[in-house]
Amino acid sequence: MDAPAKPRRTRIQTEKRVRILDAALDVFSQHGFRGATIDQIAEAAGMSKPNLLYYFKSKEDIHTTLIQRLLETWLAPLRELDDIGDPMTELRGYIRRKLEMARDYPRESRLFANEILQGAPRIMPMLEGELKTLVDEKAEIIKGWMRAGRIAPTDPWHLIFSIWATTQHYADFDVQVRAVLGPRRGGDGRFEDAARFLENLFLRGLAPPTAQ
Amino acid sequence: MDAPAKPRRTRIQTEKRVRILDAALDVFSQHGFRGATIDQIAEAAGMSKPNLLYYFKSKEDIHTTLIQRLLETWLAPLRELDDIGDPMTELRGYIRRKLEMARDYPRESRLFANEILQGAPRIMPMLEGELKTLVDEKAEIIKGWMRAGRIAPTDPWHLIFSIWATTQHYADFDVQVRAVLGPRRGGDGRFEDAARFLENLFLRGLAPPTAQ
Amino acid sequence: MDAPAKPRRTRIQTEKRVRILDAALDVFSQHGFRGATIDQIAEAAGMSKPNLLYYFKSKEDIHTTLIQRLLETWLAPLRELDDIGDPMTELRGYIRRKLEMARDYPRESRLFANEILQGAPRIMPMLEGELKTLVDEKAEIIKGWMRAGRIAPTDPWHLIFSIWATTQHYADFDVQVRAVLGPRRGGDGRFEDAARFLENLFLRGLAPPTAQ
Amino acid sequence: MDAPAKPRRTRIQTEKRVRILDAALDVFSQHGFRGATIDQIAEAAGMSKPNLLYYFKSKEDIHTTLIQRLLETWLAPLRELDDIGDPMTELRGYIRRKLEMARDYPRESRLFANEILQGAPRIMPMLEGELKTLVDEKAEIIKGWMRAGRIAPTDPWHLIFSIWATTQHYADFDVQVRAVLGPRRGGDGRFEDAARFLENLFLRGLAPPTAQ
DNA sequence: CATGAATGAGCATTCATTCAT
DNA sequence: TATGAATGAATGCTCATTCAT
Repeated sequence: MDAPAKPRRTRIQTEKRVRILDAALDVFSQHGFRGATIDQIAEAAGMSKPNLLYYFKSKEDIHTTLIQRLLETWLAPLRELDDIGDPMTELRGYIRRKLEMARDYPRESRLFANEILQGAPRIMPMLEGELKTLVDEKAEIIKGWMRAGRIAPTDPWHLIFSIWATTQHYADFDVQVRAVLGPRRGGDGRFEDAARFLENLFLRGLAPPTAQ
Repeated sequence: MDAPAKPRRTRIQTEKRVRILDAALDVFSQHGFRGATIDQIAEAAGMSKPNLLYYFKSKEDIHTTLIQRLLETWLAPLRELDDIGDPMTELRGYIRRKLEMARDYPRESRLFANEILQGAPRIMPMLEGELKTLVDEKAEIIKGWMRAGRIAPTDPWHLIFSIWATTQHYADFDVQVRAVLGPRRGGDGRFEDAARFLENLFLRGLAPPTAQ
Repeated sequence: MDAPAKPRRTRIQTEKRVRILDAALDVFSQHGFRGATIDQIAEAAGMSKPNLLYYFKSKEDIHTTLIQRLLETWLAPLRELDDIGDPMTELRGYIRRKLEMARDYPRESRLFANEILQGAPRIMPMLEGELKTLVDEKAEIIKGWMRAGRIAPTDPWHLIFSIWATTQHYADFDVQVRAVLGPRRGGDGRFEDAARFLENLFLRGLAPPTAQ
Repeated sequence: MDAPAKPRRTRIQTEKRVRILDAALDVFSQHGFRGATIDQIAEAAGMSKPNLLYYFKSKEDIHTTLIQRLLETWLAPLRELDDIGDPMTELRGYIRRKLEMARDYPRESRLFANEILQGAPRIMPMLEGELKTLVDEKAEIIKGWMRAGRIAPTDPWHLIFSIWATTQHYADFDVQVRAVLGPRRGGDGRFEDAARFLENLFLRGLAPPTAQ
């Protein structure tokens, strides 16, 4: 299996490609693939449309590149989840890292959400391959913790889903979150509030501390 | 307050409108507003494009109608959350109802997610108005429970977000969920697994049951 | 040459046809043939589109009927121009009648103007036939007056054009006339002002009354 | 008062825009705004529809540009009417210039007529503003001549209307004029005949030269 | 590399007309 | 007669992509 020849690129080429990808991330994450136009991306990247298409041969190409780069970043936090150390600390760390990503890379999160919502036409293989493998692996680790009685026994796959869901929610549904919280609560502090809440939730749940 | 004159409709009109809305729900929830074409919707509804436009005067009109209908259904589960009865039972009931909606109305969930992802251009007023009011109201109820020590003290708004996020995830990210779970775990049983997991999570969290 | 069999019509049919023609006159005279829609006409006539098309088999048909009816009225004033009586009285009468038509039937005037502007695609034969014959005939009468020294010698055809132009202007260019005259001068009195002016113009022209 | 930034244009752009405007003048003046199609214009300009829309962003845009250019030319003859010199010479000059415009720019005249006939939706402000001001100003000059006894006293506004009407008639109603005059009289000489007639009319009217 | 110009395919919407009842 | 329903053929406009320089 020979990988496609990695194209040599000058520094200028690389810089321009980065500018385009950044602009495209803006546009795709806000309007979806079909809703985005090359004109918008070119405009946002400060170059002409044909020039943009000199660096990426099609709209599809930009999108694919974007998603591929995203995926590496996307899985990093989970990869770091480790068997070494205290389980609750590990999980808390994972939740925190995911929430920081929602805060710092909301466009990436929305791009990903868009892709999945539309049936993941472009990344299905990766979901069934790389992602599943990674999750299965980490689920085993978690299962180990459960068997050892170090965390409560429950379904590790759904645990991972719930971490994804609760953290990405702050990126993907950001407008709703801010609308509901209102101007006061919905300011920059919302991520800290969320962090505190999620730590509580995943640690103790809602049952009242039993008397005694 | 005079509502807009309710248009009289023949039986055929009502039936066809229903067929169109159903088809449009398919298409919009999968491709988003911009990605959907009237041709696709007409095709899915089994009629010609101009005929479809005889029933709805524009693509926008279909979408608006769809979203408006959705919103009523969408808020129903939260409205049912009640001060009467045991707090944990109430919350469990709410989570269950939301999860059932994710299972039974995934298209509606995705339509909603699409709208929010794109910045909620068409429903922002509703988010800041009706939805915020409703959530604030329910948050007060939950706060009451916390003050009374009937559930653990935490942020009620973020609690509601976490319920939304974890349940809707099974509709919006369905392809990913099934890809990761694989054919065996990802079958119809996944919703029951999720229900069991979420009940545990929200009740007790992950901390191991303290020895005696 | 057998004329097309004249269709027998009930009174109701006739009334409806009249209603339609009246509505169509409104719409065609304002928007032109292409700019007018059957929907607008049906709406203005207070009936459904298919019902309207029961009485006239096409948009073209309505328009043709309208123009044909118009033509009879249109030529009537000129037909009345007569060899009997004083020439200046005759011409003054003709100008007055034409100006009254511009005042009382502006829609008809505009319909006609629209048709001519677009190259008279539907009435060219009538222009080259009936109209030319009539004008030639009246021009002979006027020429007679000139030969007899009863009015100044000039070109009778262009004389007729100038009467058409100056009078129809008050219907066809009405918005411009009113805009330029302003609210005060542009009120209902504008037709009397026009009548007085035209009488002067055609009688005496602008040369100052010679001293003596 | 900052004018909208004047767009820099390449030579090709300028040339093509001119070609388009010329084609559009043909089409709009014959069919009116609604009756004209972009396809017709593109065809007449010898280019594809999207290419045409590369130069003008909409049908409306072409029409607006056309009308704006027209207006300057349109008012020029009246602006030249001057207080200096002999009144009758001035007026004769104005009539001649207007008639030359009808002969040399009939499409412009028809475009204008079309616009007015449809209620001047796009140039009403100009009619009530610039045009009214100009006409009022010239009417004052004419009034001065009347007060000085240099031309017969009459209504100067309606005088201007009658000049417009009689001269533009030879452009707007050209097909009718030619149909009525027939092939012989309706040839190129018709404008000279018209000029001679109008000079007579505006100078002396129709009353026979009084004996003695 | 960069960009002005060009285009085929597509898309939302309109409209005259026909069909069925 | 009357009308709700249906449609083929436009029509204005957009957009990804290509061409030429």
